[in-house]
Amino acid sequence: MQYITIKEGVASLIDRGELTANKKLPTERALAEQFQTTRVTLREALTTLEAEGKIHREDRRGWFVSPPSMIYDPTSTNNFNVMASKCGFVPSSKLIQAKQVGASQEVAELLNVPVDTQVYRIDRLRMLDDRPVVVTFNYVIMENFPGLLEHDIESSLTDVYRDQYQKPYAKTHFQIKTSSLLGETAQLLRASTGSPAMLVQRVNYCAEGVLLDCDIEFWRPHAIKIESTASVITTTKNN
Amino acid sequence: MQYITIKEGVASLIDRGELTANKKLPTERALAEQFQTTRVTLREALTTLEAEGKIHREDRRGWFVSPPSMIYDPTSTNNFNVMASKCGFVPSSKLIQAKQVGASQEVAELLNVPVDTQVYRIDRLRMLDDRPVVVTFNYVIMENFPGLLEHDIESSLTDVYRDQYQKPYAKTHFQIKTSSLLGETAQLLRASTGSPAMLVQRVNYCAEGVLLDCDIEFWRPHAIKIESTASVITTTKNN
DNA sequence: GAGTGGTCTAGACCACCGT
DNA sequence: CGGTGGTCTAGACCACTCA
Repeated sequence: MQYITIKEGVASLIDRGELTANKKLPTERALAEQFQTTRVTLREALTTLEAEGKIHREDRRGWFVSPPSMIYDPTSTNNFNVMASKCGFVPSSKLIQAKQVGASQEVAELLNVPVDTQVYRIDRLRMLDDRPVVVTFNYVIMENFPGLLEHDIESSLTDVYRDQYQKPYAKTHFQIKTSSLLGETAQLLRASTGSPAMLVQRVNYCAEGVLLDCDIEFWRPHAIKIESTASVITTTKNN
Repeated sequence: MQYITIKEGVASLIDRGELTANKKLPTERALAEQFQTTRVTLREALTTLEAEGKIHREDRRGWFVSPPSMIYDPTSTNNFNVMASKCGFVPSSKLIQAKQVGASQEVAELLNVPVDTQVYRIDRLRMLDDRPVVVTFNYVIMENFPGLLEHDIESSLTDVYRDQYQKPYAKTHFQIKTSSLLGETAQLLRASTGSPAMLVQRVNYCAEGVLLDCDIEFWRPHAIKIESTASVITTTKNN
């Protein structure tokens, strides 16, 4: 298992400080020569390091040492900007598109509406210190937010919900699993097709329990650490 | 991007029902021939499908169609057995080892104690329908549970905490990120070295806020879907 | 013992990035 | 435009699984 040795070799380059956060690793051909192996085996080693979040790829640009990840609390109403700032990053957002669409099967299930129900769809790319880290797809129940697309929705939807419509989030249901990045989502994140991803799906409700929207988020795994505290509901023994 | 086509080809075999849950895929050589490619490219395709949770590898045994995943609520005190049963699986556990050790750097930070503080360490392998899905490492503050190792700790620590010591969980702090499986952990899960994993770390407290234990869990990604509902704490605008 | 997956070699071509 | 990463080929050997 030569690739494990190589993996540890590269990891020690990082731990020893010869490679620092956001720095590009040497070219694959140079690393392959340095570790006396071929590119295929080298990439096996780098892919494993990537799975551990220590390094990541930028499509056609090479491998980079991953900086500390942002702490993401799915149970908080804090939006991306607030969570990023708390972790010492400079957040930014880019609106990819915003339009009215019919709900797909997946979205219809999340929003608990029939397929093809008209909803607002808002696609955004978000960055930390100008590094793209997540693509979000929001789907919004139209009747709760008439004329939503006329507001400034690039930065924070939660702010608009609260300030323009007096409908802040009060409850959220979230799902987290692993996935992969494909197509335009991968491109926006400067990731190679098929790169691993963290998939976060949320359904958000306001104080009265009314369903407001859902969002589907594709995160670069190295950029996120999910963290939260919960007071647990003790269930009876016979549950 | 031939491997994307192959990936979709294999995915459609599954969606069309030609391959069903827990069934072994044809051998790599057979699939490579079927899709007119080499094993290297085929494995690229299968690895991407694995990242999406549709299939998984068992070390030296081949690729298998992944069954539905278990829904895991990190904010719940429900233990593994309860969560598994709710999802229709038959849970089982195997005690790997239980002993007294000095806290490592990582564990010391989680438990907020000095390095080398004596703690109980309990390693277990847990299965759904006899498929190994997670390896858990529990580290327990000794003074809260004197003589803990004399109880039946194979199945459920939370039950022992509650029934034998009257100290149920009341609060939990959790972290989730991606990682990879190595060494004995990989072997226990019948996974290949370097396979992707979901890493869940928890710190658990009792009602009085006393820190009880922490656990570090390495999950097979295909076997778990994290899901929870939270009433969110609305923060002020100037936070 | 046959066949499988795990690992590795030694190349190749191309599109694209950065200069 | 040179060099890089993305992708692919056509093999090989070995340890291990399974029949």
